[in-house]
Amino acid sequence: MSEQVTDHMTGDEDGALLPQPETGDIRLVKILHALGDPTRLHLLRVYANGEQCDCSSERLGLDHLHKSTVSHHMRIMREAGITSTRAVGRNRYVQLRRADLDARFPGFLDALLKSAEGEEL
Amino acid sequence: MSEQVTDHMTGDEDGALLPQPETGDIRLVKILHALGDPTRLHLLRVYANGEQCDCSSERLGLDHLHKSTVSHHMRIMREAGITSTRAVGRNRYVQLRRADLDARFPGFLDALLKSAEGEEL
DNA sequence: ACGTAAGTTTGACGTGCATCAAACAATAGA
DNA sequence: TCTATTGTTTGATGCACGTCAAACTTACGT
Repeated sequence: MSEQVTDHMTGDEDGALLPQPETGDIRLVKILHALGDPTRLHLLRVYANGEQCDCSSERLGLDHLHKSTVSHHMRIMREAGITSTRAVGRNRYVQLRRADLDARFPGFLDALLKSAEGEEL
Repeated sequence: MSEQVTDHMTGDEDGALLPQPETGDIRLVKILHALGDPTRLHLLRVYANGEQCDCSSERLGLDHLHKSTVSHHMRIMREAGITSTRAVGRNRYVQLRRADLDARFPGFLDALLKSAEGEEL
């Protein structure tokens, strides 16, 4: 059988990968700088629970922020090497770069997430 | 024999402790913000190798910075809860708050220092 | 007591950042 | 094709930050 185009978005078909640093080019100080902001530390915890579509502010618990501001934070996290974003249609599928971060800084992400668990925004 | 006052500084007599947050009040986002700067991430590694007297720029590998700038970075790290500073005479004895940080965020400091090992400033 | 040395504090300056608003691009749906 | 939706980009604004310079504080040494 040949490939058949599906009607509905499954969320796992490939989409254009937005620009992000190579694993080897991820710099620790840039990660720390990116996460040294309450909003982005919050986003880290959101994406730690799995891939997320829907960048809308309400869904991310950021209803007090303008959508352009959210987009700005997304870009900083992506350019720091923390998240990876696939553009599929009008949606963005964002996920943590767990494997890459573990390869570059073993144990760091786990320790960080565990430390962030009990913290309020 | 009664106590005898020593002529030379031994480095371990008590001095006034500069203001710092309680262990329970240390906030992760503040730590990340403090270390999201090349100079302060460098200082973290310096103090990870043991207590340091002499805040002079040359001794800390910061000869390109003014002494007031170094003092500024010291204060930020101290107020973030990363370092502890005892004032003895004209000197400042700075050390990492290892025990406090481990108690507040178990495993975080170790993972961080290990990640910072291979990084150039 | 006087001068020197170590750090801190304050003020100033330029830059970067978080935020919003508006314009823009691209896609889905009718 | 037209319209609505999703997200990005650009411009503007106010604030925080890194840096230096100068003044100030405190303590050592003679």
